[in-house]
Amino acid sequence: MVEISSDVIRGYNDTMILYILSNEPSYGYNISKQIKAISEEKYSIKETTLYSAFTRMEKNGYIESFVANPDPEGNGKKRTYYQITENGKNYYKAKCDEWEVTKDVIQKFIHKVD
Amino acid sequence: MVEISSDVIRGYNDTMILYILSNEPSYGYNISKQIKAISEEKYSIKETTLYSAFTRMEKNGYIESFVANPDPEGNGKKRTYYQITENGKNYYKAKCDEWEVTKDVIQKFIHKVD
DNA sequence: AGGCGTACTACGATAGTCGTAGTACGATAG
DNA sequence: CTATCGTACTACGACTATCGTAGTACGCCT
Repeated sequence: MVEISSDVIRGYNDTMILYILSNEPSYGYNISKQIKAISEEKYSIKETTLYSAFTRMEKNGYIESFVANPDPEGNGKKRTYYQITENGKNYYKAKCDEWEVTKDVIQKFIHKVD
Repeated sequence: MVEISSDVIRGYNDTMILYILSNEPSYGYNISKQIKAISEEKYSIKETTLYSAFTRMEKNGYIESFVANPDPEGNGKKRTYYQITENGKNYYKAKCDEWEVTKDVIQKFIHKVD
């Protein structure tokens, strides 16, 4: 079982979050679980990393937040939801393009052995 | 032309350096030029990043350094050469394995659009 | 003699991640 | 009815890789 170190994924945490928010607005705990699920348990983002990413990305205009109840009747504890902005969508697309290039570059330095 | 941001490559600078040192001992300036060439001009490591990577990796036992003249007759300015250690080779191999996993994980968060 | 390329070193700033800790609400089990 | 577990965060300081800027110094070519 190969562990993924965060220094590697660093630079793509934001992209992962934006990928999830591209489908629908969501909140911290749920995004964290989705990342784990989508990565097939191979990566889990740290809580502090996640929430500080929210702050940063909202400041950069990539996401917007609103506080709401989990269900329309107003039951349950309120959560902070985040949704992607137009800026965020563009940023996400740019990151995807960048990824294709980066992937190929790194690959050239990977030696396939036995 | 997509620019590669260093936060993305971060975590693979060491791997790139070790890849080059797997072939033969080398020194800063040359490694820097090789990285540029191998990446087909798409990535160039900053000098400060490179030299601080040397210090770190030597401390970690991944590389060893020796000072020598560029040619056997003792002409030219002396350079600090680095060579990969056994530890370094193992670390490099582990990084290559990690890469295969990481690549697949990130790929799941990349949406192919128009 | 001057400039370009080579080969570094120094140093402080920045920013993303991490560890640890603590709060607080709601649901469920005993 | 109380304790625990899961949910949903916030605070804060530490760490570290990268970066920007700057400066040194040698050798070679013109």
